[in-house]
Amino acid sequence: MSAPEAFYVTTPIYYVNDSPHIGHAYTTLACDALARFMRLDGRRVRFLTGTDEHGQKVEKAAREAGLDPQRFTDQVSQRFRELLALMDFSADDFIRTTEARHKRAVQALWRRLVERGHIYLGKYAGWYSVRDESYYTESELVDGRAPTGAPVEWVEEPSYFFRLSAWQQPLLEFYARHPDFVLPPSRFNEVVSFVRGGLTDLSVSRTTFRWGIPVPDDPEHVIYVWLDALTNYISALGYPDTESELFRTFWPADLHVIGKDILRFHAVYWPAFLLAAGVEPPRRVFAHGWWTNEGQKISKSLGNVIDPHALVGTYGLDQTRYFLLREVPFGQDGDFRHEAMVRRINHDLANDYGNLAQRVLSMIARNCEGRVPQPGPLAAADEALLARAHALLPAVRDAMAEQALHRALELIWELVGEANRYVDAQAPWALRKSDPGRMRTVLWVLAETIRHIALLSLPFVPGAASRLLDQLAVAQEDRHFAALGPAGRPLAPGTALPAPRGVFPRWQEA
RNA sequence: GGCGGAGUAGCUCAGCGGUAGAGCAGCGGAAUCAUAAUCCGUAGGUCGGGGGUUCGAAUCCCUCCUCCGCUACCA
Repeated sequence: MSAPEAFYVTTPIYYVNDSPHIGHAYTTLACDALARFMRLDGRRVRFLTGTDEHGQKVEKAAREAGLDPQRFTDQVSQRFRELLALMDFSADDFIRTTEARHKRAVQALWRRLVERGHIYLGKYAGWYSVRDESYYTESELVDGRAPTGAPVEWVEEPSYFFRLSAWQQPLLEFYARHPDFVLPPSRFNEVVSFVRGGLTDLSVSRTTFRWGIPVPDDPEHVIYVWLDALTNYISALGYPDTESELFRTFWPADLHVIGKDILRFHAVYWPAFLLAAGVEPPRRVFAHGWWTNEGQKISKSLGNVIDPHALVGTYGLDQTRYFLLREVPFGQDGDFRHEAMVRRINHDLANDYGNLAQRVLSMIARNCEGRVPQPGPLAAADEALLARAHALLPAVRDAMAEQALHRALELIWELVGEANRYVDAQAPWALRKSDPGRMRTVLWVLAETIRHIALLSLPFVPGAASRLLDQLAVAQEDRHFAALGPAGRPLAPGTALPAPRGVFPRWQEA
């Protein structure tokens, strides 16, 4: 028996100077659905998320809160942990950049880059904004302020630089060898064209604040944001111990899921750091889009930030998960609209999926003594529906392999539609008197189809799908994809079933 | 300014050389097992404008317009 194929998926680490919002929830949700899918598909999965806790803004916010930075980050990091419970995220590890394991990894990576001659000491000068934690060039300023409107001051400081300029060609060659390194393809084009335009060396240390990881052998400097933050993906695997079982199993990462705003750091800087350190770059970076709220850009000043707690509280967890993953092709921007949410809840979930299960399970409860019916010989229509059900896993697997989460759901719902059409065509309620044997066959075929739908929807709507599997009396140990298909674990006739209960209630406008 | 993407039915989009498609909305009908859910039928849109290639273009080429992303630059 061969070892299960590994799958390592990560969210970005979230900056603690912000409360969890729909963007964080969305990124983590996508990773969660992928991680759940891969686990059910028999792969050995590691799903990492965490928090980014260093930097001047955090230092300042802590001071304002009257706390030392560590206490402060302990508190705010907790809010991101709570998001995991709120949305039933199945992360295997949660990393914080203030942890010892991370500091050790970052300093080791730094030393390695120094040893290999990729880091040198220089001087950094420019217009600096504390608020943005960013330097601007003279030409970027607008009326003496940052493009963001933040005040700036002229700052000169000694700084260590990473020789990014030396990595233009190696990166371009790397991209050429890995045309799927960045998805969606349009983002890949942006990255390649950015690198083609030339790269300048990257400032990787600061002396203007203390809250960070000290530069080894030069404690006046603190390691600057990206070299610190990006390293989390390997520090969580125990870097620099690259010979450990953990590291060897899961690195290189299969997938970094990110928002499109941090694409450059993940698709240019990160592989450059790793190539320079002699570590293999990740296999893929997927940049997803942004949500607007009822057509409006989301911002704190507009006061239209979407709180995940509110979403889950209002619409329900499975409903929220389904909407976010189904409404918008993964990778594109999307618009969050109450009306659209209600349509998805009532049509896709309640009417199509929930009602399919309910009508079938009710008929079984009433006409088959509440037990999985015994099928007779299968007719062509039965074989056709079952064939569709059996073909679903490979199709969904292909969609998931390219992070087409919306497409995966679409495929599942195509089977839901087939099953509803089959119910109408076979009209088991009419067979009840005319041909009870045939009715039992039809209901068994439907129950078996619903089992496939429930198992395959488990990564997306885990709560409802589990409840549906309960109603089909599917044992816990049979809740994985190897149980699908004719060679899997079809429903055994005679198995007693619990009383059916709706899994997706309709939305009632208050 | 450069690079890339997009402009197709009311809305969201697929199609990417061979007589215009899906979902949603709308309209008409059937059914009644079910969460008043389901199923069937119904889309007459110059495929952004113009020009070209081709037996034939939404689909290739040129050009113009509009929108979006990335990037650069300017006194």
